[in-house]
Amino acid sequence: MLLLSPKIAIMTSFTEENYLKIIYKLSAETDSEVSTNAVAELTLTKAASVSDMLRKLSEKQLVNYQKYQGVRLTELGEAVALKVIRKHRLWEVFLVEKLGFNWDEVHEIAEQLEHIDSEELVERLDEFLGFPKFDPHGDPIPDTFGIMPELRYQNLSEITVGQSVVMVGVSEHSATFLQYLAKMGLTLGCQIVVKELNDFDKSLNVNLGDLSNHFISHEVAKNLLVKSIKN
Amino acid sequence: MLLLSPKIAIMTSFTEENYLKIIYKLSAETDSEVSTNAVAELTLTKAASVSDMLRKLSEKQLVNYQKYQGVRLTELGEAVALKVIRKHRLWEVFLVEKLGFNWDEVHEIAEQLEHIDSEELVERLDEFLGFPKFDPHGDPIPDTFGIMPELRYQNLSEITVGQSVVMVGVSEHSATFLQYLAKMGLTLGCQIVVKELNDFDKSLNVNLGDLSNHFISHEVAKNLLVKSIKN
DNA sequence: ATATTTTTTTAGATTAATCTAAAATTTAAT
DNA sequence: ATTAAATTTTAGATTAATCTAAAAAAATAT
Repeated sequence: MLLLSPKIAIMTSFTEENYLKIIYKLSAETDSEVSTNAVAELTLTKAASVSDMLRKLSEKQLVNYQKYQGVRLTELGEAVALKVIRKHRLWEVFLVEKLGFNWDEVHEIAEQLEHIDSEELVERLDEFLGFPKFDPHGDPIPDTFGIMPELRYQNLSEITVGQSVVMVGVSEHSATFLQYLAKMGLTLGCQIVVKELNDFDKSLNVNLGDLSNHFISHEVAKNLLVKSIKN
Repeated sequence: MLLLSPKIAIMTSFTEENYLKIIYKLSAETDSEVSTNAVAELTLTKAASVSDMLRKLSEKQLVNYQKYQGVRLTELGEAVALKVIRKHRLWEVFLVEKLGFNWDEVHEIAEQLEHIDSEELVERLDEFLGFPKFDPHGDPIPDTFGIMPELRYQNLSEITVGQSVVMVGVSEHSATFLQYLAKMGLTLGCQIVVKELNDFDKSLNVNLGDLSNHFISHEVAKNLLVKSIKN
């Protein structure tokens, strides 16, 4: 990984930064070239616009891009993406910890704040927040050099029957999903015991800390980040 | 004055907001129509660009503008400008009070943060900061409704010989100026006694709190905001 | 192996914000 | 009251980011 010193400044527009962030996320999921259409879907633009932008990002050495062959971040592009992600997650911590927002209310605001351009600000904010390692959704916060803290969680869908876990985050951040969780009583830090796995659809029956019983679909379980605890 | 409820949302771009803010400041100084050239100077653009933008702002009911006759904010435009100024000054308080920046380092960052769009964020930030009435430069912070707290200061240039004052702010925010003040020992809260007024150039001889004697030009005195104190 | 479908790219337009150069208007000066 | 100077506006171009429609390439299906 490229260790991008705080001093190096690559001028990137708001828009370019969003493309880099999205390419980063898609790459992390698939660990291979990212398709034009996949990027178009997340940037809420058309494939034609994405093609244009990829050519431009490629000229700026931020991505490796061969026509029709998909795109990958260069080390430089990844460093920029990680800086944006670092800012996004630090600001989310600020909004929740200091301003008292709920974790399902902060995404949109952080989408704006992540583009504020000041290395000094980011470092001071990090210190002010006590150098947090994870954001309010349980996502790891890269350090100044872009290094992610060790992941400490699994998906609930990977947990075997009988195990006890604590919920530490989610990997889907839509307000609908977060509100659904809230309604179910699934909050950060809540204890979950997997009671039953239904083979045909991989849905789960679980007990929460309060011993209430719940049904959780595989789709939901895949998006719940949990940490094992000793019984 | 128009009391713009927090609910009303007029979509304004980053650029439009900067124009409105600058027109507001120029109007406050001269209390009459603002000229195209004056706006061009502060926006760092050309007069031709300003003409275009004024026509556009006029269509959006944000300014009253007659060709060749200068521009004035409408009540709506003023409300928007005040919201931007409110955000700018609140963020400056945050940067200085919470993150430990010096007051001469925060302007550029606040220029970015002032455009973050979330009423909820502004109100929570205000509360988090303890509802400050003045920013670190001594400038008043408008409340949610755009109402400015009572001004409590004069310019040092208006102070008569013999009076004692405390420095509460500056009206010029360039780093050069602020660093010049720092070098002179002129900091927020420092006591100033006007000892002598030189008639021909209106320069002042003053004593600071530590009894050191200083020469202050009229130009500098005009930009120092002070509050009278009883001797 | 060819044809069909899907994906991606190119070509040409559009919008916001800017510019330069030229024209129009206002202000100032004789 | 003219003329000269300064200011402001218009006209026409440019750049970044987007779009639609058409063309090109790749993937899939017969």
